[in-house]
Amino acid sequence: MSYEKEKGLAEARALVMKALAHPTRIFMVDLLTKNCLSVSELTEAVGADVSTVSKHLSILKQAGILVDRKEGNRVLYTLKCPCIMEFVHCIDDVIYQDAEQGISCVLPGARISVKKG
Amino acid sequence: MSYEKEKGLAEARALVMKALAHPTRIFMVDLLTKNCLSVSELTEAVGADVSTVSKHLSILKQAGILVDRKEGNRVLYTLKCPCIMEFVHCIDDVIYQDAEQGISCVLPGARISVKKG
DNA sequence: TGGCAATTTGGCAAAAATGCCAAATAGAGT
DNA sequence: ACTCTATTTGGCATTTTTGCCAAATTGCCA
Repeated sequence: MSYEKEKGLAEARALVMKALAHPTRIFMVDLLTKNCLSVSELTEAVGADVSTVSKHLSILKQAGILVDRKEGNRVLYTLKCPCIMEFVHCIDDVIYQDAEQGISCVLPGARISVKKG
Repeated sequence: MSYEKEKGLAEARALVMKALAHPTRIFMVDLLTKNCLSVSELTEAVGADVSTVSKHLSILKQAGILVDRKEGNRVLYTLKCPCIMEFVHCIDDVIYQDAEQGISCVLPGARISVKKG
């Protein structure tokens, strides 16, 4: 399997990863798992400039992670694929396995399993 | 839930995401799902400078995604948590849902399910 | 010890990401 | 039309990332 052949897929994956590879953006995605929020609500939660938050949201939207809809004056953002946080939790495994060795792919709240076929 | 309080977790998550947020690094992680490979084998597969590949590997190792062991002259890299690719496949959902609407969290080869408790 | 292959590290220039301010745009209500 | 609020966009300085070369390191084997 050559990199040339798989480069397109790798780049597409990296685009989504990059979108999540920022503390503020991860945090916002986490918030949006529970609620549908407007730009100003997210801005207040994050504590950065509105324009900064808006640009973060635009990155997440372009990566296909979020969708937005207008509601009067405001723009509400939602997760496009709610499963995104389950996959963030899989990242948590990587974090926790450093703290406690021997544990892999298991979290207190949720157990991830994969069925083939 | 304030950002101040959750910032640490968000940063830890972003660190792991960042490590995966590069086409070459994602590709190498993918390769390492199937085989345990040395730096030169990975270098040949990727087609970049050895020093570049070595630095990529070091980033993945520091993020807790890979582990390395010496075997004679060479250094072999392995996935620390094999489940990492399942999580990459969840990323694929985000990619594919753009192409074909309505499909979420399901891939041809593997279905991700989450059990609470 | 010397030579050779594999890997890592230092350094640096080019490219990309970040975050603020200021300005532009969009919508609701007067 | 005017104002006010919400959001996005342009611009720009600062920081981070990237990837190559050259040099240092490590381990094998003669």
